[in-house]
Amino acid sequence: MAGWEEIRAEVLARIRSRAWPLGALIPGEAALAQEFGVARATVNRALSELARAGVLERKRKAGTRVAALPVRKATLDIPVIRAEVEARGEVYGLRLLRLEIGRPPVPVVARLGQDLGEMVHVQTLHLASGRGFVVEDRWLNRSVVPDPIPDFGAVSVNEWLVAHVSYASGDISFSADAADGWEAEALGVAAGAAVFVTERCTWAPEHPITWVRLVHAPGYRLSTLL
Amino acid sequence: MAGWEEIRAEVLARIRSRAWPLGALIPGEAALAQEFGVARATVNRALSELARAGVLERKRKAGTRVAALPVRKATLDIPVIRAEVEARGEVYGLRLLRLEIGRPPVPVVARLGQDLGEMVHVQTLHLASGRGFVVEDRWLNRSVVPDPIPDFGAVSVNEWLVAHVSYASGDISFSADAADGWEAEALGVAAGAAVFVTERCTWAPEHPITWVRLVHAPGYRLSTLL
DNA sequence: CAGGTCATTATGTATAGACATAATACGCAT
DNA sequence: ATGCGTATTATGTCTATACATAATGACCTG
Repeated sequence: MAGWEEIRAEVLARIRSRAWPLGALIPGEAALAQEFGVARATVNRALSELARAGVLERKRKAGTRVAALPVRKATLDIPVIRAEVEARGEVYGLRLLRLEIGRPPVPVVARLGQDLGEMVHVQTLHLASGRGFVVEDRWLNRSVVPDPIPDFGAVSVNEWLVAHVSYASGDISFSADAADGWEAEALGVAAGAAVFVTERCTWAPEHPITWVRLVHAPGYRLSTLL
Repeated sequence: MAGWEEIRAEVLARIRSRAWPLGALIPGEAALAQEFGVARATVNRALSELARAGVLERKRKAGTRVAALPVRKATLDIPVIRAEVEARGEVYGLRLLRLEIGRPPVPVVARLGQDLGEMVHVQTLHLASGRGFVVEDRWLNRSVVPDPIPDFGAVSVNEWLVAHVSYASGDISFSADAADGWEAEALGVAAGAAVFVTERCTWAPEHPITWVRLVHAPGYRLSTLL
């Protein structure tokens, strides 16, 4: 018994076998280190990983206990759309549907957290082998877009942002919605069809950068291993 | 400059400011350790975290480079439904709609990866303050269910499984779908309404345990910070 | 030139020891 | 008994050192 992965496996086995029941306090790092014949740092690494995965709960002084209600944590990969299309062996295409300057609707302002006045509004359609794959509806902070607006029909806004704008943080959410008129038309599906929607909001340290709503074609699945 | 979180912040700042451009090779751990005046292990910790987040790509001998196409990794919490309802300050309720033994339909067998013959089929409705919150459609391996079948109207199958069955792995996927007849009825929405669907499959080391489809009431959002 | 072998190198992991930090629990004083 | 300060304790992190491992590239051989 040596590596932290082996320690992790052993600890997990004890939890699964109920040797250490749900909610129970497990031995301290020092005790486990001695039992397994490794350094405390190795045990720490193993237990920390399990805590990150939601299997254990750790608190200083209080000790380590098996999570009572195991909130599983799953990590999702959020790829660039072009990479996603190409990974399916299809040809990526991009079409710019609309580019204008105007005031975003109230819900968008609310999500951004502040009213920036006029913003750049871009609607694009991402294609997989010619078929509609994702409809993108985006509002951009004017101050991050240079004056001759880049050709968003050639490079997607997202890829342009990744390459030219530094940013700090954001949030993302997934939901199901009925495709509204222009979205349905762009994707070539019936209006009202159930579509998978990704909404993302990103901020630079001080000001918002962009809000985007991605409407995926029916049949889209987001999946991962647990 | 001392802690690994400070190192991580500094590295991130250099990436965001393009001091280290996308795809570029960054200095080795030893060099950074010297520059920051910390031990190599501390730099390693910081860079490993960034690699886990998808910002860096690391390979032995090849060195560490800034991810060219930043595949963002988002971690989602998959809570137990009861905890989710209670976290909203609502009262959790559970209703058993159906419990029978039979053969699962072909798509379910396909997802499980093997035909187990007859399985236990359970359909339940999770309520938030009396209103339909999630409809659950589940197939269980008979060998994990004891002979007097537990009262799945009192404890949800998921919570029963967590407490009584050890398991090893699984996968999860999210999609949008139109609510079909009984699902819509149970949730009290129109048939065909767009609903958010979670599908989960779990295996013990050797045999499948369960497949479940959770249909969430309209308006459900899954969200996380990036 | 093709192919395989081996040295080099950057990251990955382990170790012992030390100190930091947070949270509990104990004990004292009111 | 109640409240507050403090000692204790388990986890969190850092250091310095060592060895493991994977991948590269150079070298050597047929």
